[in-house]
Amino acid sequence: MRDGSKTRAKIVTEALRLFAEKGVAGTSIRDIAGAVGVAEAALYRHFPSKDALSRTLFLDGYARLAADILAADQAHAEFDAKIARMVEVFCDLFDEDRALFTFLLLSQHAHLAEVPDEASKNVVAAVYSIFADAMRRGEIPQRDTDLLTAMALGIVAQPAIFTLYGRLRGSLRSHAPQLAQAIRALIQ
Amino acid sequence: MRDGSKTRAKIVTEALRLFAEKGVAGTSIRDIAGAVGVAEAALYRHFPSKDALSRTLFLDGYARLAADILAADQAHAEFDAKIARMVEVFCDLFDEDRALFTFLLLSQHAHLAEVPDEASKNVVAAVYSIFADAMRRGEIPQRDTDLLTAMALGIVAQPAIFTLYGRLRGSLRSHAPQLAQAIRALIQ
DNA sequence: TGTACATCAGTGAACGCGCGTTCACTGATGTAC
DNA sequence: TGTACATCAGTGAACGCGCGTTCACTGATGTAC
Repeated sequence: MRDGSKTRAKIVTEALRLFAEKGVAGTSIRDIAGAVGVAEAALYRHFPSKDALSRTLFLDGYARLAADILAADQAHAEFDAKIARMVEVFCDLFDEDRALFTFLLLSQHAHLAEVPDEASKNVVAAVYSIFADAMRRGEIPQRDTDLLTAMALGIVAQPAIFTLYGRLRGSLRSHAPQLAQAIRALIQ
Repeated sequence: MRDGSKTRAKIVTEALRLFAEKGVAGTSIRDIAGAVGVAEAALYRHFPSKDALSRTLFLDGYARLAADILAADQAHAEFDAKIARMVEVFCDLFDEDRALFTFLLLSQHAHLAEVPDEASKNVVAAVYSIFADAMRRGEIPQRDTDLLTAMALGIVAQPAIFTLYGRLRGSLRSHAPQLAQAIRALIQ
């Protein structure tokens, strides 16, 4: 049998690029197959359907970001350092793979309901756990953790969106210190 | 001739509801016509195409929010009061018409490029102008206005998204004081 | 090492379905006289 | 007030197109002996 792992990897890359560029609905199986350089039917050797392809890409990408954020939580003892690292991790993933991020941002509403609750696979749960832990240890005052999570996520995600639309210049990473500071200011 | 304004209004209401619920691509002209109670062809007496319908709904809704935010800016002299009012206006529109907001949030990426630059029709430009004016008058310190705009918008928009997904309970308005405080903390 | 076989990634053509849109037509209602 | 006409919102059926998916088939490569 032939080794299909390179084709699969190329399907993932090209599908992410096209989904980010034209949306999932605006991208056809023919588009993806054409970009990969295979017949349309070849895609069905690697993914059972277009919907499964887009779901897999979303859940894998979302889980990767969640896992990185969780690792940032565990790599530092100080709350301030955790926040700084969490923001950096988000910014770096964004700067490294804008196609993935664009896709995650614009197709989140189609897939968010299918995301598992575990913090290692769910960005919201991962950020929540950082704040909840810090409160449990008395490092930060008691607050509505869900509201705090929402505002912190918004502080990072909205500048990411602005960067995608060219409204903010340069890498997202270059704004990381100000984003981290803004999140810290939420709990003053 | 018959008066079609009621039919047009019902098309707007039902299209917004369905677009919010199932996305634009997931909603067919047949779906909308069925919900309105007219033949599919009747929709083409009011909107030239499905794309024009969704674009009109988006640009009108987006302009309405922008105009409300601009009015909040002009209704108060104090910067703190402007921020409080801007947040309240956003929260109230959200609480009043969740279908409109869901639609704006999930289809923004399809239409943001077509939004005019004027602050009275563009939410981003409206928020930007509030910060830029306050800086010009020396009411707040000089900052990167685009970054500030992005973070402020994120602080309000992300809790709105959490509320839509049931992750935050109650009206968005009930969180308005904390959202306004978080935005003020950005410029400390 | 050579040979027979099983596996399965990839092919090329075709499928039926649902979509947005168009068409000639109807008939209710406002206007002119 | 009555009548002829113009307007146009709404109809019902049909259109062709592009879509996701399926099918029988090919042939390269790994494995067993």
